[in-house]
Amino acid sequence: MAARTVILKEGEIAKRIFWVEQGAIRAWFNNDGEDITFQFFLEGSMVASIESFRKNIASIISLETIEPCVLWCADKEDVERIINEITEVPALRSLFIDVVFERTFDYMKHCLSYIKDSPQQRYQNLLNEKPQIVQRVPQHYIASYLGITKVHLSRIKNKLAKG
Amino acid sequence: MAARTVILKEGEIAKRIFWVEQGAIRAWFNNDGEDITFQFFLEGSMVASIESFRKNIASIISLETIEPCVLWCADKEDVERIINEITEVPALRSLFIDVVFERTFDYMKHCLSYIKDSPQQRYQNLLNEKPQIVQRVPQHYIASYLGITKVHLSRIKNKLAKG
DNA sequence: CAGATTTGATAACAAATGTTATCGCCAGCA
DNA sequence: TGCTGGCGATAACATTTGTTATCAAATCTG
Repeated sequence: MAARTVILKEGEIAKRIFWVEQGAIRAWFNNDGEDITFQFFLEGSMVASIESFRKNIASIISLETIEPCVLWCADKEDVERIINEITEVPALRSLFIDVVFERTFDYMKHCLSYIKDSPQQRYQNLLNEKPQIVQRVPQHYIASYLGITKVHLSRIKNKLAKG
Repeated sequence: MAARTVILKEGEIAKRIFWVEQGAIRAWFNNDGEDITFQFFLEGSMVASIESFRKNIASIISLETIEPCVLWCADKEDVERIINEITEVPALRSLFIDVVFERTFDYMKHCLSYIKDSPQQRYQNLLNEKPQIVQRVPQHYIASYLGITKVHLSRIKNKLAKG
């Protein structure tokens, strides 16, 4: 699958959920004409507009490949069936709940970082925690992911290189 | 329970989960000596350091009453038992998953708001969506919740009052 | 009641961040 | 090969936001 391929458009209802075997994907949305990147997914990630998929509502984000990708995909029935099978077994059910909670904690920490960290700190966090993303993703996507402009990100990099 | 009562201290392991019958609570943490408010809970909310409660790890937040409060509380065994009972029934299990997902979506939207909205817009969102909080919570808590200083929040209010 | 604490407004100045524009580099492609 | 579009750096200037300090009103407390 080529780079810059859209696999889910904002406004559509997500019918499929993906697994990234190879490549990189970004989730983004249109904010008054401005392209805002919200999340990145590299190899080994599960990708979906979960809210749209789960609740059958229009997706607020688009999904688009950044690099050429190899993806696995599953449709709604597959996923529901798997969830039902897993949660039938008490031990796996507990594990499943843990996984879902973990995703919640991730978002929570992400929020926290916006409240307490400066853009420069957020960039450094990203460098430390997900260096792959910084290396492989074009800088203007990273800037909007951090909530700043590409100009400002460029300044931050310059400052870090000097200091 | 009097105002300014701490019901969970940062660093402790959460043993209990609360239900707000009456009053207001804030979740906050210490960031290099700076008191940062992360969340508010009014009547009808469930309150806990969920991560600490679920994983038996030190809580990264403190919980403190803002107003005099009436709280119900449940301990770990109660909650585990209830979860197990609920998830035993497939229909309720699905409902339970929905509830957990819903919390995740909330955090997701909260993150989004930090990326795309200006502090002024976030304040206006809060005014529209949770006017109770703006009315009842001291302004400097709201400022740190919005990720800005109390001085800046005061300026925003002034600007909105004029414009 | 009197004093202390909390809360909120405001001013003056400093620092961070956004806006707009320009330039150069480089990969893809006709 | 030369052209084109995407990407990144940088400068000049505008705007937003933070810092520090001061004052006033409200609230709590003994």
